[in-house]
Amino acid sequence: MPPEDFEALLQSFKALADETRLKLLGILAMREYSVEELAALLHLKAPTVSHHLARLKELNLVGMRTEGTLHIYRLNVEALRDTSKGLLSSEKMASLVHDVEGDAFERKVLKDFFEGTRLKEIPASRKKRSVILQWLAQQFEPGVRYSEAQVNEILQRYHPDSATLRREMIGEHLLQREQGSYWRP
Amino acid sequence: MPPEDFEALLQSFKALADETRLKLLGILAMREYSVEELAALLHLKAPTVSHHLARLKELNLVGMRTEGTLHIYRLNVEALRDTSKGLLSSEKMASLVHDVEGDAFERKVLKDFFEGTRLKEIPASRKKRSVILQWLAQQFEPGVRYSEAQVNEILQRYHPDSATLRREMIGEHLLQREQGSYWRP
DNA sequence: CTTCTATATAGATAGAAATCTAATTAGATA
DNA sequence: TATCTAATTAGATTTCTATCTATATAGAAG
Repeated sequence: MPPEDFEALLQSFKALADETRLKLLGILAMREYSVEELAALLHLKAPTVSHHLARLKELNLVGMRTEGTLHIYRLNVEALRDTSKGLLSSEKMASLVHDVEGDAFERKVLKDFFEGTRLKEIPASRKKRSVILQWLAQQFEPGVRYSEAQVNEILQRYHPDSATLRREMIGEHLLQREQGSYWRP
Repeated sequence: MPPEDFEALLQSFKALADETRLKLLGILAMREYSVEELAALLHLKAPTVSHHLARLKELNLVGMRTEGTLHIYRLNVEALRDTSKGLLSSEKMASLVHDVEGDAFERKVLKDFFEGTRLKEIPASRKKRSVILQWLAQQFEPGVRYSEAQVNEILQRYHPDSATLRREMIGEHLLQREQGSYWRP
């Protein structure tokens, strides 16, 4: 759930989203190799391979042992299995929504009362209703003046009872009214 | 196994290896949204969001319906689940080794005797068996000491007859034993 | 100690990809 | 029909990253 998770997930995908690194994993699935051997197999220079191996090692997807001056890399099978399992579990999915604005309560209310783009109902609780009204307020451009008909039309995209919604929004000063025209302050 | 698979796998990872696209999936996990709404939530311009949605749609990770001129996107939960399951299955791993040169005999033996991650059988020919045993040896971290139970557990991931495999590995000095604990030299 | 070899690190470059603005398409409205 | 809005497409810009060359480190060999 925490933002670290999001970052870790993103880094995992980035590590795997590269042709060379995927090939490295495939090659190392056969057996262990030194950096030079890998470079030869991939037709790349040693520093390039070294760089990729370092990235895979950060995530613990490969391990390394030294033999004299040789650095011999191998696949870390368990880590790879764990990674692949955990990549897109549904718990992770929930965690993806983190630094999108809004707090947890707000998100929950929106989730509960919206069915697609339509409001299932207007919440009875003042606190929840307030969340919905604030969300609706965002559908109006600040500074623009709307006729009552326009306000109704916008609100009706979300719920048939635009009159109630409009009245409540005025009550919470989310919309203001003067001479029959409305605007968002 | 074919190269198309490799390419598809790479494309899947690339699609998911982007902060904005991951956030989109997270947001859409809550409920469906129009392009404009998503752009507002992410503080991005509509064309940018449109571009990312198109990429996710290519992989069928999101779906879209139109409502007037609005294009309303939603998460394709099943596709996401399938994708996450299939991303790093061991059958895929085996397929990663495709256009890499290297010891042809060794590759052929591994290809012939592995079915996904499981050994179809233990080769009768000494030479082929040796290739398999060496591959299995790579599954052990050098220097780490394993109990017999741990050794069996690891070997049984690949073949039920862990006892034979363990004995043969000792015989080829791929594993060593002392006082009931095993290690890879 | 010097030299050679295998890796790693630093810095430069080039190619890919994300984002933006501007122009285009398609549906809704007057 | 003309106009407005939402979305996409095209093209330009900028940011990131894979790769290279050159340099530094660390162990092996003379």
